[in-house]
Amino acid sequence: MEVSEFKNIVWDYTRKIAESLNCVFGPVSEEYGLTIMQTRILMELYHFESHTIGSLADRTCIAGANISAMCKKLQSRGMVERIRNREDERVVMVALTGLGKKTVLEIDKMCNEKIARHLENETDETFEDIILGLKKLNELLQRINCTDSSSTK
Amino acid sequence: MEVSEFKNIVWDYTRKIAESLNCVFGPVSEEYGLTIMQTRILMELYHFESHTIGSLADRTCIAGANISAMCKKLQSRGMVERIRNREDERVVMVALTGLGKKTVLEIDKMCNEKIARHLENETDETFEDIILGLKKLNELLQRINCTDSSSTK
DNA sequence: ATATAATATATATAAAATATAAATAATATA
DNA sequence: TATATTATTTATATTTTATATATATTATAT
Repeated sequence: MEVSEFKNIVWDYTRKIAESLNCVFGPVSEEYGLTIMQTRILMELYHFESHTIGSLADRTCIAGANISAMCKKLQSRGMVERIRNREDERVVMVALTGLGKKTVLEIDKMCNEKIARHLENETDETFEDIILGLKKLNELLQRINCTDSSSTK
Repeated sequence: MEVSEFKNIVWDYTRKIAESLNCVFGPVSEEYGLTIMQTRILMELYHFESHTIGSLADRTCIAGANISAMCKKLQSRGMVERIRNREDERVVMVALTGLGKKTVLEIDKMCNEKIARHLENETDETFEDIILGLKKLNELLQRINCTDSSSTK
């Protein structure tokens, strides 16, 4: 297969998939007055329990400056707590509040329900194929981007 | 496999992949003073020869209002022509200029070169697995989002 | 111990992307 | 003709993203 063709197919599918996922998560987030990015941060916090501004930035591939601003906004809405680490006071720990956790769970539940009925008739093979493809593509791209020097982080 | 787990894996991989692709296309676009979105529109125009504002909006999943503004900007940079259709004067046709076409080809070439060396050692099986996975995921998500308005477009 | 460097976050600003409402003009339909 | 629909444009607001700079803290070197 030719490089150009492969690249274009991958780019095209990835855009469509990302767009579709936004169509799943977007409306649900909106019901709780959250943007997709805000929901993404909340979900990240839910999965990994504790995060710093820096580790959130790494995980989400968003600049720390922007994570900082988003977390302040989420704090003002009572979704997260920001606690400065006592051992290293440069570090700010971010964690979900009760409201934040409740909200994440509700959003997650709604999204799952939205998806679930469409997955009922799918075989395990489909899921495996999808995840294998994504995994391989991700590995490939990591290799492409990591090898040519660390540019942005 | 559980719905929630599948959803989270897919969302996570898709974000990483989209981010990686931006790291491939972004810097190259930047060298030509273009944003990723602008490059995306130019590439779309290259592949499909002729487009209207509306058809570009459909293809790229960007609101027509925004496509309109982006095309005006691309026009001001001499990358595209905007020609109002004589048969239906509500419609604006958008097409690449010579400069636009030249730019697309150069960007595409640079991206291919950037990628090519990393694909040399990959087997055809890898490409097939990746494309199959993306294809299946896209079909799944289309079904979820298009809901039951299969009769309408 | 003091100066310097590195780290983590915060603040401010600007550009780009995105969403939406309303306006305009052309066309289609009743 | 009157009305509705369609395609685009304009205007506006918000969010995301990328900067550059500032500040405080910690680590390192002399």
